[in-house]
Amino acid sequence: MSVRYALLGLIAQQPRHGYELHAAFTALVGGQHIWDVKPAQIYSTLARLAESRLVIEESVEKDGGPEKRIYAITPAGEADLHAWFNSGVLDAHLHDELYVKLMVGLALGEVDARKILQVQRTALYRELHRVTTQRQMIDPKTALAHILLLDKTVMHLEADLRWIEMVEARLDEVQRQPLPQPEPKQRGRPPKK
Amino acid sequence: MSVRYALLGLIAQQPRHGYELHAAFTALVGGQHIWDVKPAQIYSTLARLAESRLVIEESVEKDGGPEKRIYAITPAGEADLHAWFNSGVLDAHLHDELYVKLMVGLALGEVDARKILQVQRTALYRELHRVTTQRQMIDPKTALAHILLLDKTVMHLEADLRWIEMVEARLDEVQRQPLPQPEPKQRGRPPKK
DNA sequence: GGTGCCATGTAACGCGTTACATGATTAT
DNA sequence: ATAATCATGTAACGCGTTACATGGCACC
Repeated sequence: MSVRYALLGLIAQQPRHGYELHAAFTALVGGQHIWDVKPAQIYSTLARLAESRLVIEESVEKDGGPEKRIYAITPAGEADLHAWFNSGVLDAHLHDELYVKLMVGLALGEVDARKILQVQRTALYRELHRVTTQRQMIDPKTALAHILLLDKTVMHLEADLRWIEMVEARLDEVQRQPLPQPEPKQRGRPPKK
Repeated sequence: MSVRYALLGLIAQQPRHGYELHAAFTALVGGQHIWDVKPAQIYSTLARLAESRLVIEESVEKDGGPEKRIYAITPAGEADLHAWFNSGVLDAHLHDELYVKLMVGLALGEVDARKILQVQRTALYRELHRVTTQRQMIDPKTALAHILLLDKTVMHLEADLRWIEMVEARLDEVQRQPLPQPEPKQRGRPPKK
C-alpha cells in the first residue's frame, strides 16, 4: 500500500507525470539502494488511482521532448490521503515464514529444528552486518532519515535473534512437547483401499 | 513463499489432496485465528507446484464421496524443499510503510510528523494489547508453539514502539534538518510555458 | 554514430485476497 | 427438509517483480 499513497501524496503536492513520480518516489525513500521501485509499478498504480477517481489525467504536455501525461489529485483522493495519515500501520506478523518452516520441519520429523534455527541465526547475523556497514557509510548531514530507517531494520533483526534464543531455550526445557500434528480425518465410510 | 513450501513439506510427508492440505496447513500454523489460508490459494499454489514438476498428480480417489486428486512429491520437489530448510529467511524491512508515510508527510509540509507518530503509537499499543490478550488465552500444554509465535509478534511491536521513541528524540534534537526533497529536474531545453 | 537519458508503457508471472459456483454425502 | 462438511475449483482484483518494446533528444 505504500507506493499507492506515496504517489497520491506526491501528486497532492503538485500535479505530476509518471516518470517524474518514479524519480520523486526514489528520491523520497532514499534511492535505489533502499527501495528500487520499478517504473512498471508506478504506471500500473497510477492507472488504478485514475480508475478509482483519486487522481485525474489533467493534461498532456509536450515541450520538445516526449509527451507527459500529467495527473492531479481529486477531492476523493485528498480524503483518501488524509485517512491514510490518520490511521496506523499494522503488518500481519502472524504470517511468519520461519515459524512455518519450524512447524513443517517438526511435522516431517527428519528435519532438525536446531539446524533450522542455526541456519536462520547465521543469515540474520550476516544481514545485520550488511545493514550496519551500509548504515556506517551514510552521511548523517544529508540523510538522517535513511539512518533511522536502517536503525529500524537493525532493531527488527535483533528482535529476530532474541526470539531464536528464546525458542532454543524452550527446546531445552521441553525436549518432547506434543506439537499440533495435522491428522487426516476419516470420513464416515472408511476408504476400501 | 511460506504456503508454497508448507504444501511441499506436507506432501513430502505423505501424498495428499487439496482439501486435506488446507486442513493440514491450518492445523499446522495454529488455526484460522493465526492464519486463515483460503482454499483458493491452496489450489492455485498446488497447480503451480504441479506445473513446475515439484509435485505430480498421482491418482484420483473416489471412496463414496467426491473425487480426490492426490499429489505426491517428486525428486525435484524434495531438492527444493531441502534447499528451503538450508536457507535463511530475510524479509525486506526497507519497504517500510510508516517510513514512507513520514517522508510523504514531511514532503507535503502541512502534515505533522509528530501526529503521524502519535497515531502510530496508539495503533501499536492497541495491537500489543490485542495480541497479549490472545496470548493469555492459549493453553500452553497444547499450543506452546503458538505462544512463541505471539511472543515474536510482541517483540516486533515493542521494537516498533522503541523506534518511534527514537525518531521523536531525533526530531527534538534537530528541529529543521534538511530532508531529501524531490526536485523535478529541468530538461536541456526549458519548457516554454 | 552510439550511449544514455527522457518518457511512455505492455506482458506475464507469483503471492495473496474476496467472492462465487457446483455437487455429493452425513447428521439433525 | 436443511444445514454442515467434504471436495473441487473459477474469476477477478491488488501489489509487486522481471523482462521487453518504442521513440525522441542531447552529448561526446
